[in-house]
Amino acid sequence: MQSFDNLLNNITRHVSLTDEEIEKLRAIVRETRIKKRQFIDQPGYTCKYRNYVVQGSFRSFFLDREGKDHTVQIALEDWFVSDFYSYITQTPATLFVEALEDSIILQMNYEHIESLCSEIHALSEYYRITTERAFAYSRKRALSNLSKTAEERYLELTERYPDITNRVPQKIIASYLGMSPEFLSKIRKKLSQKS
Amino acid sequence: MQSFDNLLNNITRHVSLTDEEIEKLRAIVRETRIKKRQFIDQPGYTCKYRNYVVQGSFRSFFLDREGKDHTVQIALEDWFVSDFYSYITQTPATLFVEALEDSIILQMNYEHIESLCSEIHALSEYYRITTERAFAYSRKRALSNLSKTAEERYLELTERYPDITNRVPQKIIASYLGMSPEFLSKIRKKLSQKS
DNA sequence: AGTATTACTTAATCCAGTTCATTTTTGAGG
DNA sequence: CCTCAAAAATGAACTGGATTAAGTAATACT
Repeated sequence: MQSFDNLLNNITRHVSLTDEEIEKLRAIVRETRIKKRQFIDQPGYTCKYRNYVVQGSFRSFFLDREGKDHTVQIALEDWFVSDFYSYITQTPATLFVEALEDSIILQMNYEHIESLCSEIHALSEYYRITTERAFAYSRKRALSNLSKTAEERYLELTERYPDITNRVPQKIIASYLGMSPEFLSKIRKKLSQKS
Repeated sequence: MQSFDNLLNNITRHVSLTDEEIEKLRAIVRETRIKKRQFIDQPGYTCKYRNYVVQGSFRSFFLDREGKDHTVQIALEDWFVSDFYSYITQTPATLFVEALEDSIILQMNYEHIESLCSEIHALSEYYRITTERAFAYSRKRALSNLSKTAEERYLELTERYPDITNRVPQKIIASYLGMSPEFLSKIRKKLSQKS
């Protein structure tokens, strides 16, 4: 399983594992192929896996009381994606996680990870450190969005991840940025006239 | 230092520490008294400590480009408070952290914590687990706010933390809930007429 | 106690972004 | 290559909440 090396690279950017620890980790990782539009999590079912994206792309989203669709996360290669609340609390999910393209992921079961974390100090450190950072960045992004207009949020996204604009439908980007598709369309028009 | 027990209780709700580990932890904890309106973090200065609130209350906030004040967190007893991004990345803060009342906190230095985490497996697990949960809850709250009106957000806060309404000025609550103080005042009037 | 400052209220006006209705474009499947 | 559904664009009418500008009530400081 060559794709395991992608995950391992990610981990060893933060901590060192012995050969024995690597084999223990490899033993709990499962590679899965997911078709475009397929769900890997959905409301009502507890999210059992941490999912690492090897190839392809996903989004997580939920439907609010009025049935409106809110995209929470867009995940490309080398990202993790899941209904994190459901995974951490091991309670039924409220989010959908959907493949936007044909994709390959690595799945690691909750109990397996918890038990490896309590066994392998370095792995516990890996998750501690990466979660702390993810949390810190997520807060930072939320804050910087507070004082931004819809147009500024769109520009920031396209500058940071130019790829996304081509790979992900516009209405999903609008839903991710917290605006209506109509309004995003208006913004794009205005920007294209300017340049 | 009796207040150390409060922190220790918090920790042992999640993991077990040996007596030796407890003493190592105690050695890096410092109790500090903070006066109302005093800042414990401010923009430009790197946030060196994780701060545990023993008594009193704090808020973290930032000023946006137009000088408008956004409250990020309100922390009462048994919570941690800091500019988390600054702490985790050890770069200069962008947030203020301010005491809302005369308070007592326990401070733990970044390097001390990092070195204890790499030494003590249980402590690494404590921070891994609590950060994962804090992150999961924070996402959940952000999502549930997406589909709520200003009035619903206010009601949710006052029902969950009735204490806050008495201890924290209204304009800070408005800033925390992401609305203008004028609008919060309107909401409160409307609610008081209803009942 | 007196005064200055800050917090809260009220009401009028304004605006960024939504909603709804229609038209045009795109692209996936047969 | 065609068809048919979904995505994107366009425009008009609307709205939740902001802003501004005033007045009133609390608090803090001397």
